[in-house]
Amino acid sequence: MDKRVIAAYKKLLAQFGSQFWWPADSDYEVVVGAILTQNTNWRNVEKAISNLRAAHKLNEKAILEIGNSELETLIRPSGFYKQKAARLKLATRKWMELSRRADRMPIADLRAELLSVKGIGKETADSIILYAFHKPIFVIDAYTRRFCKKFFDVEFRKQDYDEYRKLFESALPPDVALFKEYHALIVEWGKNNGN
DNA sequence: GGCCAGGTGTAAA
DNA sequence: TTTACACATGGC
Repeated sequence: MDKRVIAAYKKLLAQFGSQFWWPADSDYEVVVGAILTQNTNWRNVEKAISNLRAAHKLNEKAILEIGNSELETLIRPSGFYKQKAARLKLATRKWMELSRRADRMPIADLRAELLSVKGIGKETADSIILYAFHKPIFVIDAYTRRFCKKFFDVEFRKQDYDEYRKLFESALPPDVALFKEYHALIVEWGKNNGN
């Protein structure tokens, strides 16, 4: 399996080229996107982020200070806007707290801290760890599960998230740039292919 | 017009 | 432990 995981990466890279993903101007913007994109098309997330930017609210301080109803209005296009407004504030507080000491924390501890926040599940936690904290953990999303089925004929239950994660992490060196690129390529494959 | 998107939390069996 | 359901908008 290890060789197949590596071979698949090379194939995607040859087909699509480097992706330079996640699309965000700052690490904190990754956190915002990670919350807003939950079960939501990225197109809609872009509208919400665009609204936040135009209102000069795309930073930690502004998000914590803004009123709930105003925040809900700004992120409305991303759906589940009431939930997401409340959870975005919770995630922001944890993000600020962890930012001070993340470099000295084991990844497992960082992950546990993120998972303790209501609204941050495994995929969201791992997206933040990889794309905002820049630490090597492999992100599993809907595209990745489809990709495993198609390329490796492997299919776990959705709740067995960590089985998918191990599949990739046991086959690859724990390299941040590699993990970012591989996941980005899988998403690109998914968007072009759909199956 | 219906289906579904880069999930998560909660309640009930 | 597993399953079912709520949460909501906008593009195709």
